[in-house]
Amino acid sequence: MPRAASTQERILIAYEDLLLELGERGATLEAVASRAGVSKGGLLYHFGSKEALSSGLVERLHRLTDEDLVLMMAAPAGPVDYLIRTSIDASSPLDRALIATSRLAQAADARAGEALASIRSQWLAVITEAVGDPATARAIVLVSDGLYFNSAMRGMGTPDPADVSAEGIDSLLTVLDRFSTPSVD
Amino acid sequence: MPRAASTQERILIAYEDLLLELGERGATLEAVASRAGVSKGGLLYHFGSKEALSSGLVERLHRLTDEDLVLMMAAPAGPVDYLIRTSIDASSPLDRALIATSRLAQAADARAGEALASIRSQWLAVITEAVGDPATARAIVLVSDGLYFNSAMRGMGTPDPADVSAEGIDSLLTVLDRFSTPSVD
DNA sequence: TTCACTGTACCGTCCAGCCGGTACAGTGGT
DNA sequence: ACCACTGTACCGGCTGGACGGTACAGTGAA
Repeated sequence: MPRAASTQERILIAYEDLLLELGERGATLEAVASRAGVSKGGLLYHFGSKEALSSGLVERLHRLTDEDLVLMMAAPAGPVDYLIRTSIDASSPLDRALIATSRLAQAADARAGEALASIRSQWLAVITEAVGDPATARAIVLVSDGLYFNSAMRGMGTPDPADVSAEGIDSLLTVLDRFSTPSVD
Repeated sequence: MPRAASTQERILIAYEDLLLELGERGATLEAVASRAGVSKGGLLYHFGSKEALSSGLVERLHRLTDEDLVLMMAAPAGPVDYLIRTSIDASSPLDRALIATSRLAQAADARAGEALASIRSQWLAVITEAVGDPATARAIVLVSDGLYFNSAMRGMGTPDPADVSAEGIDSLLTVLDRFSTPSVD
């Protein structure tokens, strides 16, 4: 049973760090342990194998997603605004866990891929309810996917692909508003 | 040994196959050589190192992209329709090379990341010219990114995340058409 | 024979997982 | 108070295997 923020938490955050910075290949047990300030033996005491470590990350992602869904459904500016803005951020614990898990999914980790698919379908359900039209909702979630994809690229050896400045977000939300309100023809 | 395609081509295609199926980790020199029907020594004769192999993939991607941009700008239904439809396909040589390269980018390969960013900016330029409004163009390219992201997930240990059936594409294009092409007949 | 190319044996490195050990905070019997 | 014992947390060296890369001995065609 995971208690409050402790060694387990530090290890998982270190794992995320290395997945984001170096990819799945660079997130070795020794590197994760070193980043978390423990020895490899200490890491393996808490997570008995690398698979257990990735399972821990996926569980953490599910937990953070459940918390986030509550916030999203209660967002003052609506779920669409909330989803798009948090898709751009990429610095919150959820976003970090999400991108880290997508790295695992790219490395053929079935559990990670299923987790991402599950989260995506939960988002799609909320957005569909918010905007009414399923096709529009899918387009919005696809934009969110695209933003995450670009966030995942940034911070590696890549010049930032999409302009996501403050006014960029607003203009994007304006466009999406046109998506969901077909009053203009 | 039949010589239908050149050995280099066969090796690059085998490399793509393994990147798509197993991720960067699974695309070892021996596995690529075996899939291409040559020995490891044979592979290293053509590509002197693993870095040379990934460089070859990136060059192939640039070549396929240049060819595709010509088709996209000359597409009868317009660049937006062409981009979205080809983003869903994921079975053309370009799409395969694109997703394979994104796997390398996830593994902190700087060259791969730069290539993807470059391709994205080329697409953005064409779409911007086609629809006029930069913000709208960015939203469309983000949808394309999202579709590629979902294509990249499919075919691994993942239930397909986005419904991309034939009528799904049409309804998505209808949503995008709501503002992107003011003069439709 | 030469050349373009193939196949295999091998080397150094890196990594996941294992294992024996350390430190220390209880705890319970005497 | 003392000691024997237990469970938790953590350490670091080791090993077996896989991988990238090298060396070299073929082989078939021109």
